[in-house]
Amino acid sequence: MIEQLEFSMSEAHTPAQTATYTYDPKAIETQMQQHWEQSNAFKVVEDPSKEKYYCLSMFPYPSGRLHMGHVRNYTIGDVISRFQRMQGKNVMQPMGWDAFGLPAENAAIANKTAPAIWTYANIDYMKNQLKRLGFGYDWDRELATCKPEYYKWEQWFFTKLFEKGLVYKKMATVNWDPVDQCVLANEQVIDGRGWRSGALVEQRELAQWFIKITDYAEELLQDLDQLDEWPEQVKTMQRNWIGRSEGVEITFSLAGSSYDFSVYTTRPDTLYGVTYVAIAPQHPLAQKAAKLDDKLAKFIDECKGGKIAEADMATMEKKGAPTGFFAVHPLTGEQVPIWVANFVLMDYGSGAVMAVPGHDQRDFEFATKYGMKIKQVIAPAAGSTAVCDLTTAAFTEKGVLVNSGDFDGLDFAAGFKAIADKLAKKGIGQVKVNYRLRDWGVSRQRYWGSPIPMLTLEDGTQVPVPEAMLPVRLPEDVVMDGVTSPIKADPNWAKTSYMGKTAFHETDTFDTFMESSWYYARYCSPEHDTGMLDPAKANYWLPVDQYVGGIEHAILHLLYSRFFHKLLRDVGLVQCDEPFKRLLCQGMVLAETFYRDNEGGSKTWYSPQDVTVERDDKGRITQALLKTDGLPVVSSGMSKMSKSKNNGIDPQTVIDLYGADTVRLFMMFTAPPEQTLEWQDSAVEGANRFLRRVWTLVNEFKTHTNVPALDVAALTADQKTLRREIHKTIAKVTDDVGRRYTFNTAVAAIMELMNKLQKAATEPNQNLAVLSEGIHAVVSLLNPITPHLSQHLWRELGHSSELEQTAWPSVDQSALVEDEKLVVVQINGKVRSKVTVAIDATEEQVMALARAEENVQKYLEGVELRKVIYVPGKLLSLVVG
RNA sequence: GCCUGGGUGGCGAAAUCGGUAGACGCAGUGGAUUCAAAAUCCACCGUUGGAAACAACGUGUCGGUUCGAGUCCGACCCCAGGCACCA
Repeated sequence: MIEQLEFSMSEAHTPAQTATYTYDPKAIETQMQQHWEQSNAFKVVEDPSKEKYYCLSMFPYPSGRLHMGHVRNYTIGDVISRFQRMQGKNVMQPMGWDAFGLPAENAAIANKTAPAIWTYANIDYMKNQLKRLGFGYDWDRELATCKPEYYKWEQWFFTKLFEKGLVYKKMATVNWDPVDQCVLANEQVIDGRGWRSGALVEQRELAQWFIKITDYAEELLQDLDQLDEWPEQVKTMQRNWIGRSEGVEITFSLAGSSYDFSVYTTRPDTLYGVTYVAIAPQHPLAQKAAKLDDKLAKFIDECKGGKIAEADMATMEKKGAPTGFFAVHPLTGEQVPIWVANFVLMDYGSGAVMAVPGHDQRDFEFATKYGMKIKQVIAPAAGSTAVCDLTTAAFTEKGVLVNSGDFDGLDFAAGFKAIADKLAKKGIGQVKVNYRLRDWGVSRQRYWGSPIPMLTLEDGTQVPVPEAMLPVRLPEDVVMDGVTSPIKADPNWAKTSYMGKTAFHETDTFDTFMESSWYYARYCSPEHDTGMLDPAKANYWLPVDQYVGGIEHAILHLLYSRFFHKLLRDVGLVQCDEPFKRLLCQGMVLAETFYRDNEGGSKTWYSPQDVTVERDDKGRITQALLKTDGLPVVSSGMSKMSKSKNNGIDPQTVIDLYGADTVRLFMMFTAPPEQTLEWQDSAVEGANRFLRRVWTLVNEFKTHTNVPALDVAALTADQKTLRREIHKTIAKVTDDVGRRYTFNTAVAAIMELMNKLQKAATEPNQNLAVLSEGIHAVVSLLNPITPHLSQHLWRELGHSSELEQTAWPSVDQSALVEDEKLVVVQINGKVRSKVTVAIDATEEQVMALARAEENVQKYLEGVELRKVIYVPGKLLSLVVG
């Protein structure tokens, strides 16, 4: 099945040809792509006899055309897949479409068409682009999330979650455009105004469906520890996002009433420092107070302006207003004022916080601004160098309790426990684990998404749509004439019946993160029409061995997917605990930006492809000129490729010019995958130049008809050296591509080997045998990255086999053996000489060789040798003085 | 504002576990080839001094640990990603 790679070249060469024709990527690539398509090269089925490997790249949103970010993402995934295939594994690499979403609605409105038509046309176009890049996908597994066959199962799953009590409805805040009368996404709010209407955005409360992700908060946190092949960075972000804390929930009562409310604090040790309580504008107490106080009502009204995003909340000016109510301190009985504050969120915790201005910086600033009392209850611990000066800032470190009644002198841990115990004994407080993570709101007031499968009966009861009535289909033949969802605009769409009675469908649709949270599992059995997944197939392929996608998904998408996977497990559809075994987050693709200032302060951005750059004799940019008029434009550095800066480079143009292999090689060579990648035309030319050199070397080699079998025993020293380079390169590329994912250094190593092979002697006999081994290695090692060229050259070298199914070259350990090493000699930490020593040289021998060096003697003269550090075969460090 | 990363020649980068900073490539300079050009090939290519040998300096800034720091520790500056309705 797997052909062993024969370096001895016993197979006959094709007849010698003169290399008069040139590297023609288009011809080679078209031929190879047809060959793969006709031979179903990438179709896979479950095969228990083989080790499986599931390699997944994040599926694209079908926005119209591929952009460079896609090309980069999918090249990485394809390189890994092809490498694993050459390791003999049963590799599944699927592709599909994240087809629901906001841009389709916008495009539909702009082009007076239906979102479905626009989406399907984009899918067609982008699928051809993916094929043109030579990605080895099993297209039989293709799926689009906007198809009822897909979202039916998502709807079904939601009803199961409802039955399990994991779904509930509650009021939640949205951005409301009062002119267009619609809900806006955060990105549709620009400087506090609706992007289309320009109206000032308001906050509005709507009843929405939530899934209880907080029930799984602890498991989502704990299981991060299992993910030892995830970037530490992503795990840290998720841990912080989940934000587990241990604190105390304390009940405060309203002075002069029986009403009480709770606050949560992680610093119960500072309880004696509470000088006021802050509540959210939506808090029932605030609402009550507003009825008695017009000024407060006005303030609460003002808080309803602006965007709901946390970033805006955190950066806005902190403001507050007194309610006129007082709370009773649970231990001292003292009365403290209750204020409404715009930074306290109703959606977090209980919507109320106890304020300790002495020991919390935000409370300190608020208290200073509004002239409230600041009380010290914590002093720096004994031996601490920290200073507590409450005239300038809060003292936020943990220390020793003071001014705290019976609790004076206790440290943080003891104070926490003693105060929590006391509150518990009084029945007004309990230790509680809290999470920053909030339940997942899945309702969207948009059209282009999966309808939420819930029914409202005439008596107001809400029930899930019965399985027999699924899917709840979204009509595709609609006209988008404005901002209202067609299924909300059509009074008949929602009407249905349930157990013989009138019922109404929910007209909200799901958050599109719902679809992307389980597509990885659906790929295992995309045609399965009697259930969400075929467990046998899902359990063969899952978990995904390698997931590749953008770092921008580090929290939301990856957390929701992990959550969904646990839900799938708990209904018995899959067995493992986590969906993605190994994760690679690639960086963005940037390009240069150029602009000219317009009158009125706006800028016109020019595509880098329309600009000529002039450089000085050091290569620094001196001037940038627009090609069309020859006049200067301003160069403003590298930015993420985007429409707004007009600096997107269309992959299609570059593929047409240089071929897919060149683009793939450029993507892999220019930067390591996690880093941002800067687009440079000249570097693309460099990648193409390298492939031409490979092409030429193979074609020149083919003119030799008398290549003998390799005879390791007969090699000269030079031949041995070259052969060592070949095997060192195989070892390095295998490690770089298979383990480290530093594709850029793998390519650099192949380039170094190429430089040596091009200079290698070609007189007959063993020179040619070694060269043959090197050329075979280069062609094989390049295959994951440039599969078209590699497979073509493989055939040119006389092989009829599929390179893709040929074993990856293996390292001959005996070829790596060296008999000499270069040892660096340092004196007081500075390199003063280098000596070549025998591989088994002792420290004494190395020392003797070092002492013989003139430059070493110079530095040892007249000083005392204090210390010698020898790192065998590497470094000799002498300390003198 | 909060969380997470990053900052190394003219440029993209390399240095995998604290051990030669700048591999590989791009750009540039000089040369070969050519009627000429393109393509290709050869040489040079961190800064300063020096004919060279070599020396000093050099990995965002400042400070520390170490025989030795791009790498570890502390403080700061700048850039990027995310912040729950963009995907």
